[in-house]
Amino acid sequence: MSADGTTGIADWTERFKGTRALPRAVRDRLIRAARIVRLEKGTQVFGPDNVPDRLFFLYDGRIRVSQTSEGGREIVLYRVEAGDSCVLTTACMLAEEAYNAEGIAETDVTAVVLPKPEFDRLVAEAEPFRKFVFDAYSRRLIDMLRVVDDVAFGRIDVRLAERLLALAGDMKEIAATHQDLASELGTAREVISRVLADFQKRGLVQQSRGRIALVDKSALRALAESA
Amino acid sequence: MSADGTTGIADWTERFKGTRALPRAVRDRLIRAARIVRLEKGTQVFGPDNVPDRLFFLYDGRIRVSQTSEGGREIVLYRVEAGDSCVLTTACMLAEEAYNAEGIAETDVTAVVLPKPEFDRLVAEAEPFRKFVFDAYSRRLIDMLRVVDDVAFGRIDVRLAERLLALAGDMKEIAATHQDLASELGTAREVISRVLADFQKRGLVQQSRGRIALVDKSALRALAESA
DNA sequence: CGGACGTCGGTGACAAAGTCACGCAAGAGG
DNA sequence: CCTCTTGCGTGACTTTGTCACCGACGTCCG
Repeated sequence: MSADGTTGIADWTERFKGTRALPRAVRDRLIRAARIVRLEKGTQVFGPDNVPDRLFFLYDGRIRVSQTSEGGREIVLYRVEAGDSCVLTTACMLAEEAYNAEGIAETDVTAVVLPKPEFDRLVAEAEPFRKFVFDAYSRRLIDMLRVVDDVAFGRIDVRLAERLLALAGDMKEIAATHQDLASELGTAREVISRVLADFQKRGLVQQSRGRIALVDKSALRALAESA
Repeated sequence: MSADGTTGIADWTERFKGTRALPRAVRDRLIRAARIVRLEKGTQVFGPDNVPDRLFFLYDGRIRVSQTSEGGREIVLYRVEAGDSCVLTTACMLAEEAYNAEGIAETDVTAVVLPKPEFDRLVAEAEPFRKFVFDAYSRRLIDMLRVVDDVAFGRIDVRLAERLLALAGDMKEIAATHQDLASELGTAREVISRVLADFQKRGLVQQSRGRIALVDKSALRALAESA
């Protein structure tokens, strides 16, 4: 990690499936063309106000993409993990018809920013990169299908159990308010409160202010899979 | 219209924004590489069972893309209109992780089928075609955002009013059962029945078996826009 | 003509989810 | 300690979805 923020990363092209496979010459060109940016946790990466004209490869960190209704309710559409794929998807696509979707850095984030002409050139020249980009789109589209399915046909207790497990990962506790969880699932705070109260009564979780301990993960998993 | 089904259409490359702008030589190559297929109304264009390995340009007709839940409930995700864009989006993307989405020909359909290698070559070579493809993706993604927004935050009476107007177009009557409409919106038949009964009581529509007359379109529009 | 059957729509009772209007309690910062 | 913000609990009500059932209409066919 050097200090200057433009060439701070040894060779970021190593990080992405789509660039790893490229010839050395192309990779060097990319490294010259790209800039590295760092964003603090909580920063809006893109949104209705803030429409990016550049491409955005997530080198490190995590970005949450969510949508907000007129009524102020929010729902999380998907998350982008580092190396996993790029954010261009929602970012640039929606440039034109800026919808009410936004991307928020959930952690401190390091990203590679590529000017659009360079991106175009790359898509044209490099088959592996093209595949990478299409895969990214594909993944997003599938995520969205999943959201539609859940919201249209799923029960909230099941969805909440799923999400609690996902957010916890290996941890046994989550730091999130009821409102946070409501925003995850696109529902109301009161609904979450009630379901969590029920979970607690059933011994699945243990609540305290702003945090939820997953007491019986396997029972939660059973519930989550009773889809 | 000639008879042989392989060269039946004078010059389909004229039909799409993404191919119209290509050099004559490339267009001729495409015409040689592609096949023309016709599908009857009601045919499944793609689906969990029927995963296409080729690209699909909608020359004429309309395709409805919908998703079905385990419980058998269905929701329409979007429609693809002729010339407007290609269907590859959902079709090929989901090839890998065949989800429970399917495309149905809503009318008789004429399509241009392009082998994937030819498609790849085209994306690589031709900037206008690339833009065409990305625009198509973009459109789909925006459609999906809209669906999520509606389902998560919208009221069904409003959504139904919208959909009735959309389905009617210039017509003043729609041929659709309550179940059809329920599948459009991803809800249950009974719900549609109740809302329509209410609409009728308010003089907005007039029902008969399998058809709905939009009596007061402007009132419906008002309701639809009260989002 | 008159069943027989399949599709369509209506209904009531209930369950699940979302809305509204509160009020209380746990921290944070003086 | 007091105050203020933020998080949470609750009850009453509306909207939406589910279940079970029935009748009305149309069509096919004996």
